[in-house]
Amino acid sequence: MDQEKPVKLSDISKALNLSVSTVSRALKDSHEIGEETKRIVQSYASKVNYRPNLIAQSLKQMNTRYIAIIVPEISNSFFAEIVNGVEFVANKHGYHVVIYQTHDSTEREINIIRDIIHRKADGLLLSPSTNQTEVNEVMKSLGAKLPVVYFDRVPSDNYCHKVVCDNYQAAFEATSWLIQQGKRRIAHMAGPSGISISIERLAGYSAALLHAGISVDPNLIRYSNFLAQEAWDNLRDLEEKYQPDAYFASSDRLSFYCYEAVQRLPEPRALAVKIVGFTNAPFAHLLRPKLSAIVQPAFDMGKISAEMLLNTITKKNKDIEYGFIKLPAVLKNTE
Amino acid sequence: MDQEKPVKLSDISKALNLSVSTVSRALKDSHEIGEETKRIVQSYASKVNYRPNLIAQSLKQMNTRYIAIIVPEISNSFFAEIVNGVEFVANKHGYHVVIYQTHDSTEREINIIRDIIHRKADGLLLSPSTNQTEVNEVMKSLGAKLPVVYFDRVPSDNYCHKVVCDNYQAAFEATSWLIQQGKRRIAHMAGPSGISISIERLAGYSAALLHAGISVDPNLIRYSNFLAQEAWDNLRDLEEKYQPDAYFASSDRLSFYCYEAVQRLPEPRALAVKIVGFTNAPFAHLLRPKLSAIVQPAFDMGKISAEMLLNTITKKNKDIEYGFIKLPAVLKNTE
DNA sequence: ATTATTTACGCAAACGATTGCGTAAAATGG
DNA sequence: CCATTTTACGCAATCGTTTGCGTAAATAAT
Repeated sequence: MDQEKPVKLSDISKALNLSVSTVSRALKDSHEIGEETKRIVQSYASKVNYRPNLIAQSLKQMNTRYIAIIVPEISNSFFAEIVNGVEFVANKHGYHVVIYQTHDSTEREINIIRDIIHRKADGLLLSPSTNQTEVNEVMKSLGAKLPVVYFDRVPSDNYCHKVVCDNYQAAFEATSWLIQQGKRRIAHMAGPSGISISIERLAGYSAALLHAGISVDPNLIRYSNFLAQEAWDNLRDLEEKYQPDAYFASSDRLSFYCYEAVQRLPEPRALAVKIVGFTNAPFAHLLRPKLSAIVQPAFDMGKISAEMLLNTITKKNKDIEYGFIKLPAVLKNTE
Repeated sequence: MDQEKPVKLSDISKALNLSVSTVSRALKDSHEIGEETKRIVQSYASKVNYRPNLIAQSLKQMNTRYIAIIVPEISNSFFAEIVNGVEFVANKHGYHVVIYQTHDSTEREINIIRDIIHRKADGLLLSPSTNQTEVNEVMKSLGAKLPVVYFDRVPSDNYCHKVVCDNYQAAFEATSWLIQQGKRRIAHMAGPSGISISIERLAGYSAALLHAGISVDPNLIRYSNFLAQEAWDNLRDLEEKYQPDAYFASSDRLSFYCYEAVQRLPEPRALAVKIVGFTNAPFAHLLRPKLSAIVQPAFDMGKISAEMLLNTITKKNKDIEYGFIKLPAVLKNTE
């Protein structure tokens, strides 16, 4: 019954005794088609529920009207919110968003990028999991001539589009707040040392300490990837040797690994230690003792990233003006 | 520099003085091409890094080699894990996964389905947000001849592929556990009354009560959608009128809304009331007081759903054998 | 040695749209 | 009333593959 193949231009052209080209132009309201004909074609097309074959369109026009976004993990609320922001503007412009996860694997990331180029996405939103020089090389070697906007983690050079939050400022405020709470030995659980967010957040942390007349103790700074075990090992070592009175965690996942590890400490310490960390998790405020949260404007970051990307996609020929947007984060759960 | 257009079949054919069709067949190792020619073509193709244009391939072959999955919200760990399972097997078979979010809007869902059909995905994984009869109608009216596998929330009829967890059993066990803990007035925070998961979980809850000789009090059963305010209103009403000694929450989000609302109650009650709920959130065990969790095998559900879908995609012509898989959930955080 | 078969390849028509160009008829100008 | 422009449409190539069919040469069968 509903075996009918989707109707195509040639079906309409036959039914109306017109050429395919006339039908095609009539449907896009071309000025070289008579008003009367247009009406007939358009009404017939909508009557038979005509939908252009997007594959054929893509082949002809050499674009796909979809953009890709690569994130480490969609279950991470920060990235999920970014994706939502991206979808919000992309859909408004008739673009699709295809989401990819790297699960923090550089190998996966490269395969995904290759695949995205292969499938001819119109643009790419990328928060590179690997260090930036590598990614740039990869992008080049893959012959990537597709527009890219970096977000969150971004390359250091200025010849690309970037959207970030003000990591320095956020880290400064968070650390200052801990100092105001009377903390002095503040440990910093940092992300991988090579990437932009780690560097900036570390800088903000250090500046806040210095600003308060506290010297920066390298022993209290621990880098780790986003693996639970690594974070736990770091924390145990800190606890054994230095007994910090507060922790500043540099990412969503580190915040939770850190929180979890602290909760496993003996009662008095577990309650005495204060933790502040970057996180967009919507349940963070349910935790007791509190996890103070630096919340990034993820949805807006997504919106802006998508807008930048769509801009460079549409005015592809014009000379490119690289953008660099920095948004403020806010500190919450400070009671 | 890297302005070179991607190489296509005709480039190879010219360079090698062969016809396009020979090149095409040589690359897919056709038996009607001489071994020598194949070697030449294949080595040349890999030398110039030839990649077939997937758009053109799709157009010709009438398939796209990607499948779509529609979920309410990717940040929900349950769905995120399912997506991961789906990706796991899809990628292994060379398929892409495109993720869509409905944000619980029926309108969005319908638009998305329409779009998926429009873009000619090879298959669809769907957990309908609306009640099943509606969705079936929509699928029909959209002329959907694409293979579909339902997961989590599934239609009641047997002429479709379904993957679920054993909701009845899980609800039975969870409720029984609360009873073992000495609870008698167990409220049930149920999802929307029309959908499969709500019905089955309610049934398991009721059966456990009856099995323990406790009568089912309709006043303790509250339906709500997945909105925080609705859940909170329900809980407040329950607290005012019936003061349950435990809550059984029927979904990830309801678990958290319920937990949050209980924590806002005056101290003694907040600590006395026990909560058990469906959730796959990885941080659930961090909460104090505890949130006991019914954890669904989401990753496996995703894997199995994708396998079923890919099966029906590849053996499209054969007579369809509808599958119905039911997996067990486990109860955690019961100390 | 003649016919039948296989092997190895090329031609051209698809897939479903878009678009430059050509051209009758109609409208306008002088 | 003839020349010119405009209007409104059709033809056919194109995007990059795939594939049915045709066919020359090579091989096998009789």
